[in-house]
Amino acid sequence: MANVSDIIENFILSTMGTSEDINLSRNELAVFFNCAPSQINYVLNTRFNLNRGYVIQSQRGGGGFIKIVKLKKFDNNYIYKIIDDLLTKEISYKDAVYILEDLVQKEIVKPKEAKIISYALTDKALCNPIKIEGMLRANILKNFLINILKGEDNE
Amino acid sequence: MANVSDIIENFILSTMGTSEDINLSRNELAVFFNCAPSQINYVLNTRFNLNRGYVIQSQRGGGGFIKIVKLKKFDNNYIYKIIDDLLTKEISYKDAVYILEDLVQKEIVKPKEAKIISYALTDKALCNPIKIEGMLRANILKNFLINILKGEDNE
DNA sequence: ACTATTTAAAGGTCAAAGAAAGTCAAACTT
DNA sequence: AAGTTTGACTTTCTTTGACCTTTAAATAGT
Repeated sequence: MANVSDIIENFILSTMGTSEDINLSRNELAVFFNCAPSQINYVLNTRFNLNRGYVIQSQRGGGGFIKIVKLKKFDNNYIYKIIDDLLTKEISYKDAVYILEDLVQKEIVKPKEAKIISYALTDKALCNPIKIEGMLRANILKNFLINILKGEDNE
Repeated sequence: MANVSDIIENFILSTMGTSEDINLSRNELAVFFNCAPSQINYVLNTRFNLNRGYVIQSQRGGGGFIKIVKLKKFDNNYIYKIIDDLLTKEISYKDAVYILEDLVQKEIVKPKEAKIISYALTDKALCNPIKIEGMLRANILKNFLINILKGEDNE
């Protein structure tokens, strides 16, 4: 947690608290954290993106602002949307986890379920994309067990 | 026993003490022990691997870190046995499910957890004509969501 | 007053530089 | 021969800065 992006992320999160949105000034944030203004964009793009369940609205010019909106309730098609929009191309582990976390937050998936399925998605579980399906499967299961061993799932 | 790798290993062990994990900086360790950074990886790979009951998590870039997690010991190392005996080669879906069922029966894994992880192991989830890991991952997550949609998991 | 133009104040983009950690194979020890 | 040490090269994530676009406010022209 020594990097500035994480610090800015946490600042925004704690400032938001439980509210659904927040208005920020990019320049003020940059001054406050003594960083380049574009670093604020970096934080927004990597931490407050759709995968994590956020949407950014902003306006330029005098009186400009950046608004972070936390997406909430879902309709019945929400899962289909995720499948169509985010899962027809390849996806990184982190983005996959963000999706799961978002699903948890929307109470579509339980925390433990998300954690369990995330085990199957790690780079470790999926290394060796070389032709052998059975090997992959073994790897996934192995990884699952390792995570069980870590004992972080005890309720 | 005077070699640097052993010294580094002991340093890490004593620094960890009884805690379950520890965060390290590869570069700082390398400077401290006046060795090549990659020697830290060597120590991790040979001393803090799965066989010895550890797992490594890390992140690159600014603010990067290496985290060593000590695995909890389950009774009679049953899980380790499964990993070593059954999961170092490829495995069929059916056999994987048998293992899961066995784990459920021994109350190491809950029924629902087994079901969820089994979704990641189906042929459908793992169909793999190309070698794209990310695509595979997306496929697994997609399959998981489809199964959620099927609503068979309602308790 | 009312429109048209200019200005300055936001925020956006992108690529290069920097800061970690990872990999792998050759060289070295024992 | 097996285990250790080293170093060149790679990958990933973050930070920085130069340049671009948008827009509210200020100004000018009628």
